[in-house]
Amino acid sequence: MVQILTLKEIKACPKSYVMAVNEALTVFQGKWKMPIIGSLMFGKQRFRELERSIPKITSRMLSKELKELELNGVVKRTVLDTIPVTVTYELTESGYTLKKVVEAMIVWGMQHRESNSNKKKAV
Amino acid sequence: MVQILTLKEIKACPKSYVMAVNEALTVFQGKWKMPIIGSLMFGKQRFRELERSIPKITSRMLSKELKELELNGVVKRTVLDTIPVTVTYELTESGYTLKKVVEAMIVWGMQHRESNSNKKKAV
DNA sequence: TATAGCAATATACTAAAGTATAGCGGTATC
DNA sequence: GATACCGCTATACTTTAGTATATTGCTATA
Repeated sequence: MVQILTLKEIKACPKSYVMAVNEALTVFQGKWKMPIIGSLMFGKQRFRELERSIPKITSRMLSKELKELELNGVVKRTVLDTIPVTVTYELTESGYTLKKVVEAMIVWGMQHRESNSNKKKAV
Repeated sequence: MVQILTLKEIKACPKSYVMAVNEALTVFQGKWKMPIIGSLMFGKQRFRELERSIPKITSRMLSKELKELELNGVVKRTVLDTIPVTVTYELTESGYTLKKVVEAMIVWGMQHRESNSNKKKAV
């Protein structure tokens, strides 16, 4: 099946960009990832502290999401050799730099809300 | 139930920021939103064009997601009075400014991949 | 000895998201 | 008259995500 490239296909963006965006989306995906990342932006926390700081999250979800975030390289888990064991979670460097993305979201979100309310007034 | 505020709770970020981030997340949420937005970044397109430019999407999903994007104010749908009718989809101004967020994602994603591969080398 | 905190895990379930497939009403083409 | 394109919608189904609830092994405190 021979296919002639259309202008649109030629304009297609590089694969590396697509992969990069997907990587970022993966990190935010799901109901609880952003609240967890947001909470960790304020600093290292223990499991129970996180659980208390994120309203309505269950320990199952917290544990599951933290594992995924660790796998994705944005959260670091540390087991301290105390009695009983203490476990802390903190953002990796990569995790902290997500702040730039979040900031872009905040800027966009606020502009967006504003332009939407203006439109409603105009109608 | 009286509760004493912890340092962490005092540090909590403003509600408007949280809402703004959620607004942005809503727009990207789901498997197909980003591919659709990305495709529309190259310009106005018709339903069938979009369908062809996004591999594996079904018309049901495309239609569903376009409706949501329209509701969220990032896509504008125009019905042209031709025979048969032509329907075009394009990004609103708000939709175009999502580019900034996507760019931040690209920057983060590429850095992240790099730092991860470096870690692997170091180990 | 009973109770509570810590850091989870196990099991069972519901809800939401996504897929597969068929079809509609219109027009244009073979 | 059959087929194909356009812009969808309908129905049924599977997969994934999230919830609810109970339990574990350990220690410290009442």
